[in-house]
Amino acid sequence: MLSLKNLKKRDELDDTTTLPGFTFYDLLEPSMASKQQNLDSDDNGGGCDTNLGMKRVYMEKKEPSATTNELLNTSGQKKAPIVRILENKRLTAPMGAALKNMLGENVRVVTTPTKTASTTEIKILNKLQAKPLNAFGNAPVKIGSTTIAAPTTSPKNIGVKMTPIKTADGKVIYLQKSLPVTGGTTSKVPLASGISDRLASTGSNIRHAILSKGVTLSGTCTIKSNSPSLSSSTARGLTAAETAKPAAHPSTNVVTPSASSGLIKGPSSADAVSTPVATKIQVVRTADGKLIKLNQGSPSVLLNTKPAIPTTVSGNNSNKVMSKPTAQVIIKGPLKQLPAGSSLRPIINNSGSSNNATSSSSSAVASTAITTSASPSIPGGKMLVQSSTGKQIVVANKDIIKLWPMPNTSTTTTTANPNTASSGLHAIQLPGKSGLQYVRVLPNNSNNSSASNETTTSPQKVSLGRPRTTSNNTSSTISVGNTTKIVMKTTGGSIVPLPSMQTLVPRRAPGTTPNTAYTKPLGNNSSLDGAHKHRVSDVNVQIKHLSSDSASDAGAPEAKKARYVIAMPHTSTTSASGTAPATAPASQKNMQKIMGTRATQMQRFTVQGANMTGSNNPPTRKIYNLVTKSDANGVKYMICNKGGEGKPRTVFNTTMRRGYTLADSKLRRPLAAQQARLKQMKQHQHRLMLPAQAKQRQQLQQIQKHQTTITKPQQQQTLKSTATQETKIAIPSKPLFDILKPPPVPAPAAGAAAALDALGGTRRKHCNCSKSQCLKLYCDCFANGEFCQDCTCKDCFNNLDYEVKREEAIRSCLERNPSAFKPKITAPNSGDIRLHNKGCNCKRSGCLKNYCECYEAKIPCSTMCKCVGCRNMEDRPDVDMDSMDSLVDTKLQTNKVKDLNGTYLQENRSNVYLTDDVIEATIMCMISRIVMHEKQNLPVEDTEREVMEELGESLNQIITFAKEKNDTFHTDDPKTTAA
DNA sequence: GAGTTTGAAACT
DNA sequence: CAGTTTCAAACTC
Repeated sequence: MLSLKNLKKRDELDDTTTLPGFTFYDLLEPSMASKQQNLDSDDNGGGCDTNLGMKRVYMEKKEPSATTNELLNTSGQKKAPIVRILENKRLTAPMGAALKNMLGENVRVVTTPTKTASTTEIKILNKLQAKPLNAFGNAPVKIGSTTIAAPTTSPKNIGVKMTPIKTADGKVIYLQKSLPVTGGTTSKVPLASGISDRLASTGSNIRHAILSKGVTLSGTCTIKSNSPSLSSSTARGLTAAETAKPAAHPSTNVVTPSASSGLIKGPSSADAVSTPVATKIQVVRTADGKLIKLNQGSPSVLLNTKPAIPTTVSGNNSNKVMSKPTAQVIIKGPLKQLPAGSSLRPIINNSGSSNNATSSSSSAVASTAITTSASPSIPGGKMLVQSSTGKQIVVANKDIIKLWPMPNTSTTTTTANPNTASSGLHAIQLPGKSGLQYVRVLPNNSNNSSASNETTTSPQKVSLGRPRTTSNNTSSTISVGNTTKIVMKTTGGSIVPLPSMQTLVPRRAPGTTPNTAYTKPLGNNSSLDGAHKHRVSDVNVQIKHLSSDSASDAGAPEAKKARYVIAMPHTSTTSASGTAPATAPASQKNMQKIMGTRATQMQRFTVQGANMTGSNNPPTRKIYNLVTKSDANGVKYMICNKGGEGKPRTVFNTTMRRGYTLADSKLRRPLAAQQARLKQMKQHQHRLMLPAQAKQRQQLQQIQKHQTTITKPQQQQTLKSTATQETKIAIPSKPLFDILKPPPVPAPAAGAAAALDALGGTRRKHCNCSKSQCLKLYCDCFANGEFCQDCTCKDCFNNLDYEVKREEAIRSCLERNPSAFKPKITAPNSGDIRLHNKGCNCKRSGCLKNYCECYEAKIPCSTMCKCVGCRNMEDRPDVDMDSMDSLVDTKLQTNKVKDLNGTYLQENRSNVYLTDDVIEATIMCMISRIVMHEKQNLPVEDTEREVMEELGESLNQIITFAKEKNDTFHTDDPKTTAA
């Protein structure tokens, strides 16, 4: 089901969208596939031969509220060597003329000049106020040159009522209800099952007429009526899908190839009881008594399906929505020669893809349309298609099956976008090959670019909220049983349920293999082995991709991934290694939400830069996508997405102890933390230096030994160090970002509690709960809304296996404290200093150890705290002012001082100067330097130097400004300055 | 790694 | 709401 949605989504994409390598059954969930097979077999039992030279005309009454019907002719995918093309098929000229005559002047019937005209299948979904054939009385119905006689008995099958149809060439054929052909019975067919009988018995409920041309009327069809007596689909052996197709309107009529045709309509299964039921026409007996098996699988043209109206098929748990075909010929308009009540509208809507006629009143147009659809170099009757692997092959038109519309499993799938519905996703079946190949018909001008564009993906979105209609073959929201859990497909192909507290529904990152995208629905009891342990961070990583603009990146899919993320405000530090892809679950999750909720501003820098590695590789074009997002607190994040190789790399803060979620990373760090950060940045630079480069560094330092803070040599060494580790990434911004990102925290004393993420040095806590079952807030994982993963906990229930218990625990926690899962540390307003919402309650630690949540969060204690002997107010031991001595006057450091009553006299005002905007501006200036240098192909050393110079200039300006303001501040009110 | 300390969470 | 207990992380050795 999910795959169906996904494929639909694929088709909504433009023609550059990478095609999935699905087979059709990959698109079906097992039950559905099985159902399909059953239907196929059912049809086959009636002689579903795909190679009978037949034409079929389906007429369907089209009602205003009816949903789109679609023909999914897939019966041949397993056995028929013939590849059929549906949407490109047109009526042959005689039949087209007949149809036109029948349908009216405004009806355009186009015919494709197919060589195998005998296999053309025409489906008319008319808009008649359908009346049963017998409603015509004994008078024959004449459609064009084809006459449909009143129900009668066939000349050679006494007792079996047949509907003779006189064709244009004078032949008379008889329609006979689906017979158990294999049984060879010629006995009278029960009324309820014989079409003629049914026509005679169902009164005015017959909605469809089966037209034919000559003896070629064929096709396994279902004819619906509203006859209550026929509503029991089970009596007919209809599948659940059939029974589920309700007629939202009593006059809904469908004539469709049954089974694999997939023409199923109806919004819900609730109407199944009163739903018009379908009777299959499986054989056609010709005038000479020849019994012709209906050709269910033969190509067909679907006429007059309603555009952009999803056809909902009631499925197991959700409706399957099929949207309109992109290339179907839609005939609307009154059938002139049909009884009153016909409501076909004189519209032809060929919302065609590139290979479809837009509109035509003649068959020649269709022919032209097909011709023009092919590349100029492609022979007529051929199409240039692109496989999922990017290969472009020429396929005969007849070998292409348009797969649009495709059933969609979503219950809320909206109608297809007509503009996007023209994407040429097709299935082809090549002789000698089993299964369908899904390709895209390339437009004329895309045969060269499609391959390169294959990895180009449409802008990804981050959706918020509970399961919604997403059609994506990567990560999607699916239903889990009867509940609506948010489950995402991860890059690793596993299903990851999002913690209940999360509301993010991201989509999968581009470049992932669509073949792995099949995500079967989860039952209530789905254990999801291996899934619950999957990292949410796998999903989180994708979020960064989503935020990056991949439209113009021509590199590998990985190039779309955000390589650098700068999260400006950090409460702690992370990521020691600059080379390994980092994942910081908590922070990334934060970023997910941020990006999903906040508007994005993106700047793109395209740089034809020099080879920064110094290798012989030619300069590569680099694209920097700087995505700036703001969180709820106004703190902005930037993502530098470089076009090029490299793995996603993020810079995030670590997960704080006990519930330091979301807001921790989003909120402004106080001055002390900023100072600490700068100091750590400095320290980090030292750590990045390889020992082998120490000597060179010393030499450089001798040259610039008077530089006391961040110096070029250090940065240069940093850059070189990084370049050594990641030689293929020739971009100077990376070390820059290394510098700018929060440096790693010192190694934890207890390694088990805070391990380094193997993916990128991102610290991720692993709980060690033993008694709480990880379902209480004692557990950091639980408190952070995460599943336990790689933890050393015992009897852990914080996973999908115990989702029920887990959610109960969540509810319990929320009952006790509705804010239990809210960030403990927030800032009242954007730019304000962060504060612990509850405050600590320390008594013995002096709030100078990590026992203290305030201290751990690197924020000073506030009036909210009830701590005793608090020392977490100034002179923070973790703050080394070396790097900040000249940055901020010490008087501007944390000025939190309690008076005798414990009231704080003054808040920290440092953030007035070193705001996130200032930091961001500084970074942007540095980046701009990089960009400019790359444009000029300047040496990386120069770039590094200038970047650091830019940083220095910025810092000087900040310092100068801060000093000036500080002086003014003290002058104005010295009393407010605490010691 | 074991034991201790600590403070938040949970409980009464 | 306060006191107590439970719990797991932080910390020490």
